[in-house]
Amino acid sequence: MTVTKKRLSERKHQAILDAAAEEFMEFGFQGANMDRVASRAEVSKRTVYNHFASKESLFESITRQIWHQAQTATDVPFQADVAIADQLLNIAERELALLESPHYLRLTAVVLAEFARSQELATQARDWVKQEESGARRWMDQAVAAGRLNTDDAETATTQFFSLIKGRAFWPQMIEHAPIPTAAEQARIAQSSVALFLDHYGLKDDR
Amino acid sequence: MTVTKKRLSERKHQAILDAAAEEFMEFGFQGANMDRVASRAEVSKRTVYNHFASKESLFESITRQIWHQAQTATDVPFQADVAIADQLLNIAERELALLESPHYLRLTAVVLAEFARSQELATQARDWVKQEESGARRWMDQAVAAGRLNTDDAETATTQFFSLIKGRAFWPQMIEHAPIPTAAEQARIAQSSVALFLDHYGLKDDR
DNA sequence: CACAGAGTAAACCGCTCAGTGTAATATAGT
DNA sequence: ACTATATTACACTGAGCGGTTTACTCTGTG
Repeated sequence: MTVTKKRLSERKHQAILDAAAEEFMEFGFQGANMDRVASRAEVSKRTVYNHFASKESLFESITRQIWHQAQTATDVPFQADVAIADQLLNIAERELALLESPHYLRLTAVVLAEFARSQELATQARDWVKQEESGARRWMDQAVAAGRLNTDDAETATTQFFSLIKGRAFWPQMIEHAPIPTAAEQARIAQSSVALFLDHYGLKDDR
Repeated sequence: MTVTKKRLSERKHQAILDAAAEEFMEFGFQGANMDRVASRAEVSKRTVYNHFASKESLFESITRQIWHQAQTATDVPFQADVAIADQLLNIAERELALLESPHYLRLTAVVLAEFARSQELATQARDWVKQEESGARRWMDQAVAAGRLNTDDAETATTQFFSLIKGRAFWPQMIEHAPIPTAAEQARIAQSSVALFLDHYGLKDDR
C-alpha cells in the first residue's frame, strides 16, 4: 500500500468517475452504457465494477459530488452593517456563478431528470433543493428577524427570489439548453432580480 | 370508410394514445415498454405498430397534445379598460389551472426530462416554452405599448412574471413531486406574484 | 526474483425489448 | 354472400446491455 500504488488505483477511480459523468451527461442514466464508461475511462470493464458495485452506485457517487457543489454556493452570513441590496446581489451572483460550469449544469440536468421521472426519489429531491437554497434561507430568516425585509414569510421570499434568478438563468439552460449568460447578462439578471424583489420587500430607508 | 368503421379504428387509435401517455408517465420514454402499451390499450402489439411507426413517433404524438394544451392556456386578450392587476391575476390563474391536471403535469415532466437529456430536442423545446408563454407575451407587449407597465422590456417582464409563478407552482411539482397546491394556495400564489410584479412594473395611478 | 494486488481482454450469460412476419379472424359496407 | 380493411395471437429476430467469469499480465515492493 505504498503511495504510488495507491495513486494508480486512485487515478483509475477518478478516471472512471469522470468518464461516467461524461457518459451520464450525454445519455442520461438509462442511456448510459457501462462498456462505454469503461472505454472512456481507458479502463477495463472489470475495473469499473471493482471500483463501483453497479451503475446505480456509480450514479450515486456522481450525484453526491453535485450535491456538495450546490450546497455551499449561496451560504453567506447575514451582515447587519451592509445594505440589503448589496448582500442580495452577492447571493445572486454566487448562484449565477454555478452556471459557469457546464459540467455542473449538464450533470444537474441529468440528476433532475431522474428526479422528475421517479417519485421514489422525490424525498431526496426535496432535500436537494432545500440544501441548495438553505444558505440563502438562513440569510433571509435573519434579515426578516432583523426587520430589514418587509415580510414575516422568509420561506416564500426565498423561493421568490430564487425563482426570479432561476427563471432566467437556470431553467432555460436546463430545459432548452440555452446558452450560458455572459458576465454582463448575469449582472443584469442579478440586478433586476434584486430590484424587483426589493421594490416589494425592501424598506424605504434601506437604500 | 363508413362512420362506424372509422370510429372503431379511431377508438383504438385513441386508446393507444391514452395507454402510451400512461406508460410514458409511469416509466419515462426509455423505460416505456411497447408490449405494456399494447396490453394497457387492450390492443395487440401489431395494431400499435399499425397506428404508429415507432416508439418515437408515438411519443411525438403525445408531446404534441401537451403542446397544444399549454399553448392555449394563457392566451388572453389585452383589455384596455380593465385594471392591470385583475388581468394579470387572470393570467396567473389560468397558468395555475394547468396544474390541476395531474395528467398534464406528469406528461410534461416526461417531456421536459427528455428535453433536458437531449440537445437535439433543444430547438423544439425552445419553441415549446415560447408557445407556452406566447399568449401572455402578446398581452405583455400590448400592456407595455399602452404605457400601462413601467418598462420597455416585455420579454424580461414576461419571464419574470412566469418565474414567480412557476417557481412556486410548477417546478416543485415537476422535480420534487410536491403536492398540487390547493385552491387557496393557488390564490395566494397568484396574488403575491402579481403584487410583487406590480410593485416594480405597475403604475401608481393604475390601481 | 518472487509475490500480491490491481488491471486487462474477451468471451459469455441472461434478460429485455423494439419491431416484424404470418396466417387466421373479425368487422362493416355493398 | 362478397370484399376490403383492421385486428389479433404469437412466434421470432436481432440487437443491446448489465454484470460475471476466466485466464492472463502488469506494476511496484521487499
